[in-house]
Amino acid sequence: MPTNWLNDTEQRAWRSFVTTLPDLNAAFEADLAPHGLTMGDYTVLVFLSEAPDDRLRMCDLAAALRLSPSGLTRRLDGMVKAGWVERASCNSDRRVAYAHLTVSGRKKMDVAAADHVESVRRHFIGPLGDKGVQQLSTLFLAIREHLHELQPA
Amino acid sequence: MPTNWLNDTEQRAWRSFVTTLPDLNAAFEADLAPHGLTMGDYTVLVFLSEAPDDRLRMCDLAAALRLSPSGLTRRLDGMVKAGWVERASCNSDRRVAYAHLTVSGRKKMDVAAADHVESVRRHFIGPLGDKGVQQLSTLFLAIREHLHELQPA
DNA sequence: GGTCAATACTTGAGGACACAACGAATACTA
DNA sequence: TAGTATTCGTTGTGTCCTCAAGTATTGACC
Repeated sequence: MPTNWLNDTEQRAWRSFVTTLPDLNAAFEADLAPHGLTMGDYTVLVFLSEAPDDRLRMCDLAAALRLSPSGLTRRLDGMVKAGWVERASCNSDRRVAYAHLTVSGRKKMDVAAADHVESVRRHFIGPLGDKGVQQLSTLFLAIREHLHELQPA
Repeated sequence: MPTNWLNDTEQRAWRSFVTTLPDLNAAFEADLAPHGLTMGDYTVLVFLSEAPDDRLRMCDLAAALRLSPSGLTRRLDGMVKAGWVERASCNSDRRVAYAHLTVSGRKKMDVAAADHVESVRRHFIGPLGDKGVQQLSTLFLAIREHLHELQPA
């Protein structure tokens, strides 16, 4: 047993964290599934809808999604086939391809977003309470800041 | 825009949560990779090492890991090949197969655990601080309790 | 301007997972 | 105790992801 093992309090925090995450994630997936969307697809729609002109370069989108370039290529294949996204070429740099949100994709997201927000409120915001929401925000910003110090990518 | 959309504080909490998780997870995977282990493999070792007689029924282990039966079968295939786990049959019920931690697997885990605990301390416990650890523990227990109310599985 | 490196995306190959279907063993019930 | 339902684990199939390699375009340097 190393000298710097987690103490009881730390152990409890860590375990509650790692054991809750998979179930929480499953709950969000389940609530989105009736729309024919995964969290991955939904996140693509969100990023595109918030981007200028409803479009992003593939490489920027891949980075935002923490997805490899090839992974994004294939995820977009499916979303293009579904009609939610279209590929567009760039005039100033013919290497880049834009992922562009279609009208159909926008509608899909709007409908799904209503349910998703309700889902987030039910599984996440609600149990935390107002004070908890504030605390959790602070805590995760601290974790993220630490991560980005090491890896300024 | 639905009437019950997230307000700024809620939005900030939710975003800090979902954007931090993938990077945090990647950090743990990266710290474990030099040992030739994924978080998935490591978690198997932890569960087995804490179980009576260093073994668990496949179905119980699969449930604990939130893994499908077939998913566990194939993950164990790799770990058996690596020599960390062995399959054992059950005398009282010949349907069940036990996953049993080998001596080699125990050693593997002990070595990796030292690094992993350090990793958890660095990326998670450290940035949270003592008060944050306490808070986060409470918050995630609340989330988990809510999830288990709906789905008492 | 020509060469060489860097960037953007796609394709091929392989790994990890889920679902469905299966065979084997056990439990329930009449 | 015979018949049926349930449980346990594995295997077949398909999906989604990664890494490595390939093509195309651009930028950097001489």
